[in-house]
Amino acid sequence: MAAHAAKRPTHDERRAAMLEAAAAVFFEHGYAATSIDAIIERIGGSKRTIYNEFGSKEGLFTALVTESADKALAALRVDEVDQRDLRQALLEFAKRLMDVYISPTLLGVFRTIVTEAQRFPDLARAFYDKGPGRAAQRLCEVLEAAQTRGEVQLEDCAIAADHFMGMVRDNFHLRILLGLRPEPTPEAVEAVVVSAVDIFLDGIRYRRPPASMLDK
Amino acid sequence: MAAHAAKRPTHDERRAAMLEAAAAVFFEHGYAATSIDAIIERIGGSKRTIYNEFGSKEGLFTALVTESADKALAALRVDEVDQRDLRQALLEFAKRLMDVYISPTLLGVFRTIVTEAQRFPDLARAFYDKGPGRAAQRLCEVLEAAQTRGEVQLEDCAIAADHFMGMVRDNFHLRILLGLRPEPTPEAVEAVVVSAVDIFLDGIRYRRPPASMLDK
DNA sequence: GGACCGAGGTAAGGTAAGTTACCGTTCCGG
DNA sequence: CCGGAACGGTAACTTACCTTACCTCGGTCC
Repeated sequence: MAAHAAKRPTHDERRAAMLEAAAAVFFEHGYAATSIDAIIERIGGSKRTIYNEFGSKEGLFTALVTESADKALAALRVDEVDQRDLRQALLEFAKRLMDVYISPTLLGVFRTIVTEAQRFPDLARAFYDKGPGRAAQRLCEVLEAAQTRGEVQLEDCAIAADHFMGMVRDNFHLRILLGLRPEPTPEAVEAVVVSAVDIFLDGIRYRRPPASMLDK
Repeated sequence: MAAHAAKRPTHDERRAAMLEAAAAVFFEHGYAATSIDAIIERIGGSKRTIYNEFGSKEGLFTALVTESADKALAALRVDEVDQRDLRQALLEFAKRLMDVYISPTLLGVFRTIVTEAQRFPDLARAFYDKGPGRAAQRLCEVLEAAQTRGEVQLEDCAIAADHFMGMVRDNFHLRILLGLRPEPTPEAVEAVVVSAVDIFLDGIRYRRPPASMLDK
């Protein structure tokens, strides 16, 4: 069996397996309540392997969060949104945002980061900058472009972008985060997204045909 | 009561001190990373006191979260919002919502509950029902009333209420939650609230003035 | 005034978990 | 074919911590 590719898993495979197992346990129980043993139980082998690769529990955790966040947030790259139709752009944007937010991976990252933001402030900062922060910034640019085209009127694009992201996230996301809602169907997600975009664009106030408007 | 004013703290005082110290530690480090010793260090005395009062670490934690949430969420009772002016009602509603969301107590409760929702599902459910859930329901009624008065047009009041709450919460709340923003000034909070209400009512789409009167 | 009683403090039991010392095994270069 | 270096498994070390047995002390009631 000294043959070449018997079944000795390569280094990267082993590392990926470790991270996968770590994700399952860290993201379910949180940092402090997770033991290295619990991770090892899932992939077999020895703690030595983990310590050789990541150095410590903290090292494993930071590597896990960093890589998971990067992977989950990659879908938020919205550099190529179609700028011509603002509503379509917002729908597309909101859809991606929602898909990312409710993905199990990002829910796990989110849950742990919220709690461990004090212990790992760098992780929290990196997560925000690469995720919600970057998305809000990009959305802000989209809104400003629409503003110069005269399609929208708003005072502060950054605040508006934050509002839009919050509206998409919603209590909907909160319920999922708290485990109070089993699994959102794509239809439910779609409904929330459409509704959010429409309210963001036109508001809820009733307007009769252009005869009068209330104050402001 | 013989030695009335000695300095033997009464039972309730002792209990309150325990909960206060528990809040400081639990809400900063999370459930698993908090030790009973760390709580005792803050108030002196012995662990025996805590175990006599709360029975276990879990008992202390559930009591803490329940009472903290009840206290912090009391401000969300919006039974007496002024229904006559929808914009004023929404502003008032959003202001209270924001004040509660950014209060240190609720931030602590929120942080821990998000992580421990799996371990203490009852706490998560109770927190949502008494807080965001109740608020959304009440807001939904307000919107429906406005709907019957013909002031607004919307398809699903419940979804709209969730949107509004999400828009108020915003990335703003997320930044605070992650410790990325030091302390929001009342002016900043006010600005976010006003902006959210205005967008919720009227949207951001530009509408050419109805030729009659728009200057204000 | 003396005896019961409960609250609170001391300290230890027992377990769980992060980390590492030690050793076998496998693979590569000479 | 052989020496060594790196990888990985066993098991122990050490620490932290929840929980509880035991004891002390102050107060209350007869």
